[in-house]
Amino acid sequence: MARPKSPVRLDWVDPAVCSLEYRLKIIGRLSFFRHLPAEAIFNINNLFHDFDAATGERVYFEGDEATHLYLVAMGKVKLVRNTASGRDVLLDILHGGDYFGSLSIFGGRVHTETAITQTDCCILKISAEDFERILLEHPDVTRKVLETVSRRLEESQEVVKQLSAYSAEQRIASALLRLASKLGEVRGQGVLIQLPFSRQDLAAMTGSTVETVSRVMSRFAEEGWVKTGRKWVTILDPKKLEEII
Amino acid sequence: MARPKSPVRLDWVDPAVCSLEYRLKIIGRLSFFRHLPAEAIFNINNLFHDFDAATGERVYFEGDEATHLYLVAMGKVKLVRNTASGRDVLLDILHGGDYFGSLSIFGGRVHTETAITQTDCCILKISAEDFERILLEHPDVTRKVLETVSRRLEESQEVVKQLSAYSAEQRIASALLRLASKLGEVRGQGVLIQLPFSRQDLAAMTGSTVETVSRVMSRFAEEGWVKTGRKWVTILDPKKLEEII
DNA sequence: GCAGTTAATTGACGTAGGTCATGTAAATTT
DNA sequence: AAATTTACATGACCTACGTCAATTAACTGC
Repeated sequence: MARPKSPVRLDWVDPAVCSLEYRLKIIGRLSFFRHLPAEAIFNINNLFHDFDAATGERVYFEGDEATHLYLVAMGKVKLVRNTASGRDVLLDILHGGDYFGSLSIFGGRVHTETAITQTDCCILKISAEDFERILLEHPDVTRKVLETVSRRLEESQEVVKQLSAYSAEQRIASALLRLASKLGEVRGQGVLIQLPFSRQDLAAMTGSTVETVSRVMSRFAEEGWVKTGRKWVTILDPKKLEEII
Repeated sequence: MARPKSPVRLDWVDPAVCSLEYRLKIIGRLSFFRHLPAEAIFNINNLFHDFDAATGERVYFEGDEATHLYLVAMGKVKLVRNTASGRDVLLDILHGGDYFGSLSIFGGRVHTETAITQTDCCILKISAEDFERILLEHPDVTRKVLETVSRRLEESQEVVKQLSAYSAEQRIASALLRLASKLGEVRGQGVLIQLPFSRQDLAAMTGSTVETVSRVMSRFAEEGWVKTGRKWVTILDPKKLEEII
């Protein structure tokens, strides 16, 4: 069976995008700060530093001291936990506007996951102290952060439930739908997921293996529910995937 | 093999324990409020209502509108997610001083889990509006809540990792250690877990089945690492359990 | 376009752990 | 103390999925 040619067209990451205006836009769109006046956002912006990171770079490692909070300005970042057996677990995939690394600031003192860029990225960072200062100055920001963390807890608990009680097929279908709604792009008849993301990534998200994912995806493709290739998936029939869950 | 007689002695829950002094003590010890002056705690206390719940009662169901935040004053409460297949997933076990039901207040509008009493309980509750008011009045409380939720997220992600990458035996060992450090009582040579909690509960915590848990526990007992009975476990050799993880 | 690399597929096989069924001991009720 | 209920244990299967290995197709750089 001929595999279709890749429809992947990754957005170009130009370092210039981390210009002042772009930064203000990204920061101002963050749910944390959205409600603040332009002036406050301008001041907050000054506390952030930006840097570029090539695909596959690690922003920090599990166990590193948690000194900063990070913000994805452009590109995708994945959060991974390593296991002794070498089998990594993919906890989350983040994109423009998402923050990471903070969890540890609120509580623990070290990062409990490794952050790896999934594409070339432009990332903003702010020191824990500066972020603390923002929280003190703007109590409603704390509240927004709380809402975000709560949502992530909900999501994590949903994953726990799925890992506990669902078959590999169901978990994979569910992960595809989750990714599609979060990071998918509408393309003609379907929704394209082009993070890029491999069978390996999907396996690490669903607690299974490359081979199992591959087999399940082949079945889904045979049924006409998805169309897949190297590091991309298009979901054609989300209803059918929903059904098997 | 003769199973040992139960060493379980559950604390008696007398409705009278929810007296003013006891309530103040519980509320004042909560990490959320610990730092507040006595007067503030007194005022906060007035916003709480208490009620008793017998073993096995459901405080709320998954899907119910989230109108209150709850506080365990006395007893144990478990948080459960139901699955279509009837296989329940145990997310957490709470005891005196823990809160629950709040997650939904900060974000969602419905409870995403069912809360079931594991013993006879005395529970405090506060309406979402009143709790909001406390958060507005005491910004540092929001901060404390954030820390607590962050910690729970960490824990949940750890469970995700374990479900993804560990064997049933490792997950069970890990769950035992977690429970022992959180809810265990030192008894002579070992740490007793007497929530009460059954093989069924342990299976629901570790994404396995009663039979598997039973087999694994038998092995642990054979090795002399634990001593078990009906709804209780004593951990004799935590180091060995740690080792197999 | 061609060569080399890497992702994905597919098959063959093994096994951890689920399912079902039966027995036993502990707790509860009378 | 006897009867009933319920939790736990254990054996006999069976299957979903992991592991290992070989092949194929897509992408990358020249």
